[in-house]
Amino acid sequence: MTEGPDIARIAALVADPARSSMLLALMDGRALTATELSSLAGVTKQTASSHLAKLVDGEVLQMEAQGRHRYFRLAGAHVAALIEALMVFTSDAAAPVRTGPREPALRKARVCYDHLAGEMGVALYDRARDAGWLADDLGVTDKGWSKFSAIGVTPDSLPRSNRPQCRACLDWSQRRHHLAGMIGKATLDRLFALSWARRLPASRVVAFTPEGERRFREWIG
Amino acid sequence: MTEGPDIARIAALVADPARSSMLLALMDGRALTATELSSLAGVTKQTASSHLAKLVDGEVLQMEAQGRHRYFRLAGAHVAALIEALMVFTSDAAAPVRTGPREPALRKARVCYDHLAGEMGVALYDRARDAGWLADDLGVTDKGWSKFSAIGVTPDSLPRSNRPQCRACLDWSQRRHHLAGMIGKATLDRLFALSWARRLPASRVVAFTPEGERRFREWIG
DNA sequence: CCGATGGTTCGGTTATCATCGAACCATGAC
DNA sequence: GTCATGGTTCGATGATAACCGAACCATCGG
Repeated sequence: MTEGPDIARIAALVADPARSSMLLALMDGRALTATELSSLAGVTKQTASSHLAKLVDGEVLQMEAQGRHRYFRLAGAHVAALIEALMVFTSDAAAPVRTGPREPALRKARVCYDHLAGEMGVALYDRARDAGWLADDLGVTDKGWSKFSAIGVTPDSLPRSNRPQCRACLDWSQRRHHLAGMIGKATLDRLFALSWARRLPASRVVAFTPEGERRFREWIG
Repeated sequence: MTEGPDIARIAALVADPARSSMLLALMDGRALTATELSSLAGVTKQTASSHLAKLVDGEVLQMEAQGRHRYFRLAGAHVAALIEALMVFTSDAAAPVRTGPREPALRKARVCYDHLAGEMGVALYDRARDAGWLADDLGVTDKGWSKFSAIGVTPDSLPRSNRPQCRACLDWSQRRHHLAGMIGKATLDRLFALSWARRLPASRVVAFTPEGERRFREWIG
């Protein structure tokens, strides 16, 4: 009866329906206030407060106080990865029966925490590996930097952080990997800045403009 | 209050200490009997039976009856991925404080579900991507097949299944990817068959012989 | 047929925890 | 100062579920 890592503790934090709703709502990387989260989860402020305290205590969420508001966001990309790992199950159960695109727009391009997921995200990741933008250890190569610079993602523009420069994140709808880490975030930021795409309100959908999609595909080659 | 995917249901299955112990015990990919699991989890047979029924019902475990024994194994590689995603948390909490190699042998080479993980597993994956054994979509190339054939992993030797031929699995200790999927399993099987390595009893450690490690490194180039 | 062993089913007990009402604290607007 | 709003604390309630004892079913070995 070897006492392994305390998997159960973290799992229990996600196991409550109210808490899991909150986590899903935060998957787009925004920071929401306690009351917003309470109404999203369908519970009162008191209950939400209790839940949020547990999530922060368990280091699943980060809290930032601004004035009389408290903003909550996911504690990091590893939390987003965990949630997506859980979502794989629900898509599994449904896939053999109805592979139908329940949310076509969501499958095509969506925000995963702070980077691009869905078909477009997977295409970017595949291309980056294929064309040698990334090394084996997922470090960005010289060739990669020249490519990323073309849309305004330069080494200098990345904030100093101990967060991995580049990570691969398993995609829920595609069952493949997409580009995560700081490079993933910076790239998505640039897509918005360049107006190639915009985020639909109250949704994780990333909507490309026709022109934007054309130039994106042209960019990745 | 959008009803998202039922994350909480799966998380709840992992959230119980007894059940999480069982899942951790099954991470090496073996199939264990109900009583073995009950003693590992520190509960009686009755409670274990109840837990196992829930896990099978939730499609987290698969059950196979052999005579009067019931063998349980993880339902797939996505379950292993989920568990590793949870382990990232516990290692996270500890890493900044003591990066020390708590279990050096475990970090070097271990079994993850049914394939090779740890430094050696990551080295294999990196080399496979680097040297073009795998295509962008992680399909095995002609070049790859000739390499894998050299240690006895041929297309014919792989069982027909809808399981992905090759997958990348995020490594808990290395925070990098290692080779998973059917190719990953077949490769590990061959390492044992060739006596390049053996599995330490009652542990997930994969112990290479000196000769075995030499030939493994020579093989991957 | 008879024990022995592996697993399950059933009932009852216990403990944990999500939930909300109500009261309370803190910030900001006026 | 007063009032409104965002959040937390406290206590009580209720539901869920883990747990075990005991009885039961199924398979294997003789």
